[in-house]
Amino acid sequence: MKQRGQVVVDRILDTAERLFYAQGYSNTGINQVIEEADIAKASLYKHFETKTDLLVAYIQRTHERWFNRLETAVNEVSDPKDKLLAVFDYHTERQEIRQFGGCPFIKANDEAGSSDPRVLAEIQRTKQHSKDFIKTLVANSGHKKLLTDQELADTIFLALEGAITTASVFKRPTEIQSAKKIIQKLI
Amino acid sequence: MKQRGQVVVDRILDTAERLFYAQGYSNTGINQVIEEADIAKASLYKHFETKTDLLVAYIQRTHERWFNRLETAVNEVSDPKDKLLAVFDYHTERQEIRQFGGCPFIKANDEAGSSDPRVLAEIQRTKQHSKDFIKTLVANSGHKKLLTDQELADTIFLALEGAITTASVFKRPTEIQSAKKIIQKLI
DNA sequence: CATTAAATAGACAGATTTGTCTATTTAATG
DNA sequence: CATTAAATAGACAAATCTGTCTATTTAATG
Repeated sequence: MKQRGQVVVDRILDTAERLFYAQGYSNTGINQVIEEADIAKASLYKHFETKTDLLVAYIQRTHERWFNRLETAVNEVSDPKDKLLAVFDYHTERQEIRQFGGCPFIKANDEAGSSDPRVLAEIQRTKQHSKDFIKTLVANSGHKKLLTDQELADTIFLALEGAITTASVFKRPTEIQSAKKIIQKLI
Repeated sequence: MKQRGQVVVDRILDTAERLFYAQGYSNTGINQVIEEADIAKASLYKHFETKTDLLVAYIQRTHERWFNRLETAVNEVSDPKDKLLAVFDYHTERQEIRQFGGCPFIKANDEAGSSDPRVLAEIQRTKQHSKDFIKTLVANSGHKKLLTDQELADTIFLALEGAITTASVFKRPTEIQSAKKIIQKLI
């Protein structure tokens, strides 16, 4: 009965991750989650007190997995400038796989960021982590100092955020690759 | 009874605009709209066939008003490079007023962009309009051609999108002003 | 004044929402 | 084998959701 030997909590989170991202948090009911996860309702509420708790857990888990994949992708590149460019390629690939649904954390912020302080705090953590990661890559990049380290890191982070968002509006990878080419000229 | 002599449809749209932005589209019920607009339910459904139609009208109206204000703000500046910078100041002000709720069209996209093709098409129009506007400003700016016109326009658009989004996560104007300073160095 | 159109209040349908609770069965562990 | 913990199915509550409909009143116009 259990899929791939997964325990209940993993099946809940897998299903929540898929549905929250594809349909949105508000548009996904608990009943759909338990049905598609093939678990009992009481099991869900034993692991998560409220739907909001499930949302927080979803954000944490998605963030961890997202960051691990990103780190792996960047580590496969040796040149420190190319590491920066690899960030854009990684996000292009991911957005193509996820059919340009945009950033899951921005989506969560737009849907439920103002409804619960724990949700907002968790989303802020994800974005701070992303900013810090980019800043480290910039510091080690040996870029041509057309901009300061901080300015370049800000430019990359903001252009990436804007590109993912815009790609999600037009359902195309164009803007993420445009951003990559621009950063290439600036480093 | 009518507020400021407004006709019913305007009261509906005013209320929808306020509630959809502050609470989100999915979190705002028709019943709350009619109650706070102080109109009858039958009146709403005479003007808008479905809630989705109201969403589409909300996007159109918000876009028109947003663009008119932006155009006015930019026209008050004479120097062509300063016009570009004025775009960032305008958005800083607006986000402060709206308590860093982010871009209403990105919010709508994240909540309902995939649910109805008319909604997505309307959101795409708003972003295309914004891109075109920035590109015209860039073409007339006499910038120093560190980047091509297209690249600079893309940079400004993407950094602005990313900045508004990030400002909405951290509830602060910092990133919008950082973006402004970076663009200042690039033009 | 008479006619027409627009807006009103509010009941109602039918579906869906989150969350609780009971009673039963399965699985793991000493 | 006995005990304990975990998961199950599903009824249920109470609220809310969108949308429809009836019946009445208000407002505008010829």
